[in-house]
Amino acid sequence: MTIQLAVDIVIFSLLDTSLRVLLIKRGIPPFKGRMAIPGGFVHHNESLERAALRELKEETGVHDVFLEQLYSFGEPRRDPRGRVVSVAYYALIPGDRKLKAGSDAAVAGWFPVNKLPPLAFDHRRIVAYARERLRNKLEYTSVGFQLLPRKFSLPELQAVYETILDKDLDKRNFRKKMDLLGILKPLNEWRSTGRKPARLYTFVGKGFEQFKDKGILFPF
Amino acid sequence: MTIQLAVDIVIFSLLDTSLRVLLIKRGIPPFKGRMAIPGGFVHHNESLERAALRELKEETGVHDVFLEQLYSFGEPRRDPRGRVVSVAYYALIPGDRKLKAGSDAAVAGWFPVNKLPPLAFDHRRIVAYARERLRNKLEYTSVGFQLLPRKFSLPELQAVYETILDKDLDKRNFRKKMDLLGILKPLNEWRSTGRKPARLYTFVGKGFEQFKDKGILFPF
DNA sequence: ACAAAAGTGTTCGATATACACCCATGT
DNA sequence: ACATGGGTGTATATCGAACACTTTTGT
Repeated sequence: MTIQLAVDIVIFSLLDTSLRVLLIKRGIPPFKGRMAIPGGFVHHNESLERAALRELKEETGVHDVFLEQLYSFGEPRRDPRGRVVSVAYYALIPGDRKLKAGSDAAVAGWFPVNKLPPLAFDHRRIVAYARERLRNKLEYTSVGFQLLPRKFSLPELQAVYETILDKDLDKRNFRKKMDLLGILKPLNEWRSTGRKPARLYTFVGKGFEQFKDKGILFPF
Repeated sequence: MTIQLAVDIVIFSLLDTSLRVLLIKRGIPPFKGRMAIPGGFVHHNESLERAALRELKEETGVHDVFLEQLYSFGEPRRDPRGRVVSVAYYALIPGDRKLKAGSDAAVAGWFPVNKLPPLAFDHRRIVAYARERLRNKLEYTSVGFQLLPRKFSLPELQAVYETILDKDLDKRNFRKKMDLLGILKPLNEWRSTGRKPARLYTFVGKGFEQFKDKGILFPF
């Protein structure tokens, strides 16, 4: 008869230049056998963010990644078990991070966000909301760098933007913009994966908030 | 021992060209006698938004105003009574709306957001968060119009922007921008409050979402 | 007549956009 | 040698920022 509180996490990563979401397969009713985003109930002495971090770690083994509260979903009938309000978070994991394999037996894998299977509860809506937030934030913050390893090439960075914004960007304009922003430090390292080696950079923005003032960062 | 779920609402209005927040005086512990933003527990069969609307109506008598979910605050010790997670909303009320007087005995009044008294719980933080969100949204959405009556003059509209952004704007650039956006319909009415009468306009934007695509709307 | 607020255009600088060729490497 | 993807500059259009005077009304 009481309201229960859960957290659910949309975990994004970039694999094979496609934006993906980590899904698990539910082993118990309701929606047994359906795919779902990871989540669970909030413990009594745990903040919402800690609960989200706990779930994130349980499913992926990582703990030091971008995590942000998304929205709280509280329609009375969203969970057939009873009244469950879910505080949704989303996380960004660099594509090169090796996750602990089978960290949780329930992990089903990484699904392209454009081709999701049927999901349990209102999880489709939650993922859609997260995707929208990610797209928006990409344009005026530095979230894009959260999906890349510490060292990355400009073509890789551009691919992140193109994938999330779902449109092609002009190479020269992209580089000019990055140059103008002054948030990339060129390294004396080159990645020779493919043909001509690409120079590597690191992100040197001093954080997130700094960018807000500047207005839109990436209005391609 | 269970987690309780509440909604709290930051209700903004614009009075005497100052941005204000509706506060109530708490009649019972904890924080008895302290000021607080309106709020209350979510009923069992009520969505989060409905709970917020209910609180809004109880305190102000209005129900047809802008209301948006803000963030969920869930630190374990934010409420001394026990574990209470609060889903915060914010609402915008046109400055000319007459609220039902003494609608709730607890209503204390409209306080300038820059000069708030000590608040109960973590309400100061919630208000700060709402203020920040309002400032940001003002720049790329049409929230500004939610604080004005249906008919308004351009100087009034500009005052909304100046108040919330807390900086002076150039009259000519402001009008040029509004003109360019094409979201104002001039009326054949003038408001003669003061010296030279000001022409009245209405907002004719077809909604909110429409603007997102256009990117930033008001980067003064 | 004077004070107060409404209304009106132009110039300049910054930034977004469009666009094509050469270079370094692996095969 | 050639195919593949990395790397580079310029010209134009759009938009934001700065800036001063005239008009209308109430007193």
